[in-house]
Amino acid sequence: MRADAARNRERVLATARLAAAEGDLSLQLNDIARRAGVGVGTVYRHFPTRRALLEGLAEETFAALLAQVRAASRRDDAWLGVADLLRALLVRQLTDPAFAEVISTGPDLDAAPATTAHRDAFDALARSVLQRARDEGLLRPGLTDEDLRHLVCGTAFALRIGDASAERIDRYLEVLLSGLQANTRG
Amino acid sequence: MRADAARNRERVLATARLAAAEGDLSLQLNDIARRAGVGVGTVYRHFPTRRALLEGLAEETFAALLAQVRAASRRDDAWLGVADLLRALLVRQLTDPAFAEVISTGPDLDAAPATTAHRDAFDALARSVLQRARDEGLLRPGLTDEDLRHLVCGTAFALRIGDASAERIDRYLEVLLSGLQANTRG
DNA sequence: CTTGAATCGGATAAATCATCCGTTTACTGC
DNA sequence: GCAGTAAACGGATGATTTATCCGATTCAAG
Repeated sequence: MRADAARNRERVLATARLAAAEGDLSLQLNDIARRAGVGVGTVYRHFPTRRALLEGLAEETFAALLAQVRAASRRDDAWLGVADLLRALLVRQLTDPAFAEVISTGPDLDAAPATTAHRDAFDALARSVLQRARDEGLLRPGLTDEDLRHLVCGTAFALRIGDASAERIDRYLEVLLSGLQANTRG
Repeated sequence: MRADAARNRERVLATARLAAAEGDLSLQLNDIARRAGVGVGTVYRHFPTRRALLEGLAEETFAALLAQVRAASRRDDAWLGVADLLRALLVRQLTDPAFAEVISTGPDLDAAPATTAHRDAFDALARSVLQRARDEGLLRPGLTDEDLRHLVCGTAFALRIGDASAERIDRYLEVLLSGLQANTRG
């Protein structure tokens, strides 16, 4: 990749990240181009769609999440591993709305290779974490790893409705975790 | 309200409902106008924004939900009342995406009076249903009625990610209900 | 330094949004 | 009925947003 191309790509990403941080998730490509001081064509070349730009923004977060989940998968206590996984996936979404939007939709056919790779890596890790909990009879039967991901995305959505506070995050996480647990009562 | 105005309002709503049923939730007002055979101005007069149109679409569903929740509030078993309330709120969202969008956002300042009224009525009913469960010690402490609404919206969101099937709805509802229940284990 | 392939920029065509106002229509009082 | 009036209509149109295309420019390899 040519040096100027790489530089511009970064510039665009930085500008988009700034816009997102300011609460503007519309990510209008013409607008981003103007703000980044590059031509519209340049933005469209690197990121043909709003979605592509979102994936670019989410990449870092995705990588950081993977590291956390790897750690969670190495915990002694299987259930705490699940709890860590869920919390990490939840908090990352609350911290990075672009990531939330990317992870909350089915795998995209023409997603960036990096996104697909991250997704696959995450799925594999999640599967193993859950399988361990399942083997130990801690997880409510019938739940797939997809269910888990969807439910966490739903919880993130629920939290985004009101105002985010650490207490609310904890509360909703407890509800979710408790609901996922195998019910050992009658 | 003049007769022609009422007629046109209905025409627009019917057309929008049709579009929504076809899966097009973008509700472009110019487009709706063309399809409904009325002028753009007419649409904008009745529904100044996409949001206003959404609220118009959601009205019927909202009313139907209220009836269901009223029934739920009269159940003998307090916990089953909660279960009915949650299921009704969830299924209505899955059935009517416009309603889902309306209920999933904070009360709008310039919402249609009908929407505000429905919202208030729902909130009051939900509060009473929950209070009863709370009084009987069935509900996890610390949960507000807002939390409940948000969590159900989140569950609807989770279900919309994948493909809807009755089994999945039941599964996610069970997870949620179980998580909301007071935890009587250690 | 030359060459040519990759990249750039931004003019502009296409699509979408929302207003405004001259014309038409429904209701009211007679 | 009919006239008068206020309300509603329609759609032309200006403003905004989206996305493409291609002549000009820049990079890097030899």
